[in-house]
Amino acid sequence: MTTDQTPPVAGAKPLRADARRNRARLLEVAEAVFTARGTGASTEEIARHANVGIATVFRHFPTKEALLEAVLVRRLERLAEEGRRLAAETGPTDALFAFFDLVLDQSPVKNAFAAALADAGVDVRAATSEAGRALGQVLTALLDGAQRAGVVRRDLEVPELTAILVGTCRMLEHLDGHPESAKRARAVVRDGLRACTGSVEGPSPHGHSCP
Amino acid sequence: MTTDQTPPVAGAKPLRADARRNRARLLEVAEAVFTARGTGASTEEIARHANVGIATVFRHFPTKEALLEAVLVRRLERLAEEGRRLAAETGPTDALFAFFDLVLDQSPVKNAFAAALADAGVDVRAATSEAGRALGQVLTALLDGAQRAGVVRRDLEVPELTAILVGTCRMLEHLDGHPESAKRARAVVRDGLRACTGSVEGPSPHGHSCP
Amino acid sequence: MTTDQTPPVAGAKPLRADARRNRARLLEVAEAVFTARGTGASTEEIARHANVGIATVFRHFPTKEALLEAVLVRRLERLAEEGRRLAAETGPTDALFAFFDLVLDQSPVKNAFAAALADAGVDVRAATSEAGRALGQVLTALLDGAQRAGVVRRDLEVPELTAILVGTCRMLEHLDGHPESAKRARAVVRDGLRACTGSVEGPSPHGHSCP
Amino acid sequence: MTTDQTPPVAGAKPLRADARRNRARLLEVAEAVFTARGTGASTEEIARHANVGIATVFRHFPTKEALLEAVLVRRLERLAEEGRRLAAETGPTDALFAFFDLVLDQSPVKNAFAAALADAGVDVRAATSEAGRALGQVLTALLDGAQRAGVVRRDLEVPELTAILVGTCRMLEHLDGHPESAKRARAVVRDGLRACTGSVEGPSPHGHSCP
DNA sequence: GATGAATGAGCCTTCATTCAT
DNA sequence: GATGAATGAAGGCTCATTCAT
Repeated sequence: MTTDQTPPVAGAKPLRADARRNRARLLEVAEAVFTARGTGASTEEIARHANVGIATVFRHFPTKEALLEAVLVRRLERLAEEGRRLAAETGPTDALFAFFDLVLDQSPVKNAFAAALADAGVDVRAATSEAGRALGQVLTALLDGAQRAGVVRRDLEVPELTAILVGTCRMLEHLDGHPESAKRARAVVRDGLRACTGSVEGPSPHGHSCP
Repeated sequence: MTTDQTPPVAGAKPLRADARRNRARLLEVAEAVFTARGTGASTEEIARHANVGIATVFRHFPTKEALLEAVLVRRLERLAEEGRRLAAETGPTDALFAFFDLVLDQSPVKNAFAAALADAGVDVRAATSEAGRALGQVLTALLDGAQRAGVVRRDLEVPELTAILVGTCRMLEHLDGHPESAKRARAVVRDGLRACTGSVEGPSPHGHSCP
Repeated sequence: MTTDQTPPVAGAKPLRADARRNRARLLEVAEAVFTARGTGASTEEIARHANVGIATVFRHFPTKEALLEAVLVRRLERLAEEGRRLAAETGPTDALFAFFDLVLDQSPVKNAFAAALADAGVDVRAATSEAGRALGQVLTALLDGAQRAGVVRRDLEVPELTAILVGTCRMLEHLDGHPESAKRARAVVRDGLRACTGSVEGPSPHGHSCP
Repeated sequence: MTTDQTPPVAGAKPLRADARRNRARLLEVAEAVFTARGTGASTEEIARHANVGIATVFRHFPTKEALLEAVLVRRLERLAEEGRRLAAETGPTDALFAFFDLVLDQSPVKNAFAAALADAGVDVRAATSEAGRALGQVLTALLDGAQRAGVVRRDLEVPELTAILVGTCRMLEHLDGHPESAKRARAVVRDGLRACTGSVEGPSPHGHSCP
């Protein structure tokens, strides 16, 4: 699985060695800075942390938004990759939950991931949605496996699975520093995902919908 | 439901009629603008939408942050009030779920509520935390009733309840325009909240934790 | 000697009792505030300290500049008055020096007086220069007396006397908190003023010019 | 007289040619504008006079206060340098008085110098006080030489010397356009500085204190 | 006549982006 | 291809002054 960041556009000149290094370092640093300081962090700060002139940032990413997008894409790609790995290394019974835990435990990225996806939703660039599509395929596989194994309710589909993941990130972000509460909150989501039929019908909340 | 905008500070002189009108309008507009455009929206934009000079905004709220806080407090107060009403008008079996639905259905506020609580967590002003405390009491009552009625798992406490609400807002925000997925996602959370014992122990996701 | 602040313009309506009180209080407060905080102090701050609405300030003084000018005029008038008193109560040998000391010792006003005169120089309003003229007459009398008494060099005239006073204020302001240095600096000026002939000729600083 | 604008900080990279030009021009213009319009002059005005965008000002001086300080430091440094030159080129009998005349004759700087020292007193930044210290050493040398030569009263020390210089600037500023008065006023100060013993004792202004 | 809310011009500062070196 | 200086459009906030109560 190559971590090649060169955009796979045909005809794109291969970058010079230092240029490729700079681009990689920039993405690394940008992710760290945006995660730590929020999307509002200045491009200059990123350039400084990367030991690079400001103009170099703009040579690689013509716009701040483009940089944000590239960071997001990289995240999605990484997640997809880890998802694939889990699907391969773990049985279908556990893989989906393992993936959830993996995402939710990425403490520094928690917030960032949520924010990233949210922004992605707003700003659907082609590239982004391509990376999103790849992640979607992975999630499809994981979900399908779990449902076949009977550990996840059958009425679930991928869109809401993503949303649940995002929402749970937010939820845990909100419980930072309260591990007991976080543990219980995660249990709520986990149990909600488990195999049971429907309950989707009607707002009537009486009685348990998992038979 | 009083729409009384007078701040409940004891020694504060009652505002002049026009001033009170402006203050109210500003809060209204600010909530709308911040909700639509995010926290980064400019104070000038708010002033313009409120048909008011920029200085008027700063007369009422000495700082942009203060304005944000006031908007947030108003939201929390409104929610607390609606929670109280539900607790009074609805049986304990339904009240908590009704409150959830009520919050989650407030389409324009969805995003805003989440952001608000998040910001509140960061910026715990006295006023904010007071309003938050009031809401907390309401949630305590609702949760307690639901647990006594046996419709919500007994191991839940208020902190995670709030977080779950916030996270679910985010989740639905992410599913805007996909009503079917949203319905299913809500079902997941609802079922996760239902009465069952524990499941908090260990990461073992095999088998259902609701006996 | 009345401290009547009513402008002596013929045909001016006599102010209502409270209005006169407000005007007086405003001048008092304005002098204090401008002295303490500098000319940049806001009119609102002055209004607040005077327990008066902001509009009241502008009713009495149509402009911030007008208020500054009024404060300055009051200062000049007060100084002229004290100068007259000294001329009457003290012998010509001491009166001028006593006046100097009196001015220089007005600790809180030191700075203010200098600044005031400077601003006055820039902004020569009719009123200001009238008050300045009155003070000039007093100085003329004091200087004349001292020269006749032979305690001040004969080549001095009023313009430079004023300037020396202003400059000495500044000088002492700069030595605030260093009483020993201030004492010596005042001695320098005092000795420079004493009776001696000329020294005005040429820049040749060799030898003492006081024979 | 080096007009080297490079800050003498060790590890600071040498500025690019155009940057150095702009920095120098900015200092020049800022001194002129602040002198003419007072410290309240807007940074935009300075930028405009320097044919530079506003952001360029803030690139070179991160704060308006920093710009003011830089202007002040430059002044102090220039004065110290000229003082040193005078001490070297002129005999001790004349050097101090020559320095006084030099400062007092710098027409455009007159006011500025006073204001600068005053502000320096208020805002003792490290850099400022360093430049002030350098100037202090020069004054010490000049004063010492003059006292040894017997042309200045022995009881004078540097602090009051500075203050006298500042005050005299103010004095002359006040006599702008009245050269005859200015000449006489300068004579007063000069004679006050001349060799004589004490007179510091007591407020008794009778009789000449120079024996 | 007093009050204080409203106003808009202006100030300092930041930031994404372009240009000369 | 990299660098960092320059740019100007905002943004938050203040203040003298006007207007409605």
